[in-house]
Amino acid sequence: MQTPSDDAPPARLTTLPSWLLTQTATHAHRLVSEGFTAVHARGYHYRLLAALDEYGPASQAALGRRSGIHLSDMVATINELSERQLVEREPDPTDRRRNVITITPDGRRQLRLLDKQLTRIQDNLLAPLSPEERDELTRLLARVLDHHDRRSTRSDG
Amino acid sequence: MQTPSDDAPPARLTTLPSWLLTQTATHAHRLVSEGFTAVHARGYHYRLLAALDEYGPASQAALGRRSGIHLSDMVATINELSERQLVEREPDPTDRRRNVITITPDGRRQLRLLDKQLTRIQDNLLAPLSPEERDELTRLLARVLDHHDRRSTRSDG
DNA sequence: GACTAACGTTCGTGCGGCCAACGATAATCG
DNA sequence: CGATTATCGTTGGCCGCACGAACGTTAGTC
Repeated sequence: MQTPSDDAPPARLTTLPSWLLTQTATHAHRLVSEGFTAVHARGYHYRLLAALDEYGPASQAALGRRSGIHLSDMVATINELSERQLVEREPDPTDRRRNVITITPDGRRQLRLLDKQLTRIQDNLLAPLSPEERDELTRLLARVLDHHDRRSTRSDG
Repeated sequence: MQTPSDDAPPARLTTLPSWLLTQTATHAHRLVSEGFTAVHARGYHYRLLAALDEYGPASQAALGRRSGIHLSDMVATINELSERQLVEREPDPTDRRRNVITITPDGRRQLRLLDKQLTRIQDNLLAPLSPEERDELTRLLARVLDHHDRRSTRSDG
């Protein structure tokens, strides 16, 4: 009784950029999630480890700003990572409000592992696109993202 | 005290398609959410109304397939919409397992309203891109999405 | 009539993003 | 100095979206 296109989304949606964006992001998120949970990780873990690896030890607040993780979510994230000795949390001797978070050797290994997973996943995600098209998509997305990041972040004051 | 790039995400992320995708999607989602909550709607409502408008009355299961809304989430969605007389839920006389969901005139008006909001939002979302670039982005996203939709949906059997 | 499948419903899970509040500590200004 | 303001970490909660498990009801099928 149902037509072959019983599962086709309304036409209104299929050309709506915001919808295309959130839908493809959902697929991307699913792929990443699957790849990450296979090694007992999730997005926040990767972001945090990446920020630590790139910028070195930092306070939770600074890490939150850099990785885009809300301060209130940093706590659990660091708990999870420190339980597995992927990061270390120590009080900052120079500022007793702060903790200093440091990535451990195990943390770096995990980060490399996640990097590998991600590389595979990108290829999977962008399978239908040529290398040039992948670059183009990346470039366009980066510009859109940059634009909106500036607006929200440049609360310069 | 903090460098100007204190809030810059790790380099590893800034060229990662899956990350660019989910981040821009987050911005898109935020913009859409704001526009929708202003008229007491959310994404599911739009999707459902759009599916109804395009395909006509249908069962909840069929609507779920078309709009990509999980069957278990359809219940609440239809509850919310029917409370405001935007859709009607009636038992299907020809199949007592089913309900027939119908969009009401008020529902169509709401849908038009949401369409307008969305048009504005797309422009906002893609502000940094030229018309050609917007088309290109749309095209690329549609291809990626189509690819992954096929994989997950064509479990036909 | 037994079995299978579809439908609608309820409940619960997970991730990601976010807000409110609070105590502790630092920095600043009178 | 003391009072005020700001930052930091923490807890607890909420929302949106996607998804799974389970259950009773009803339709088709053998």
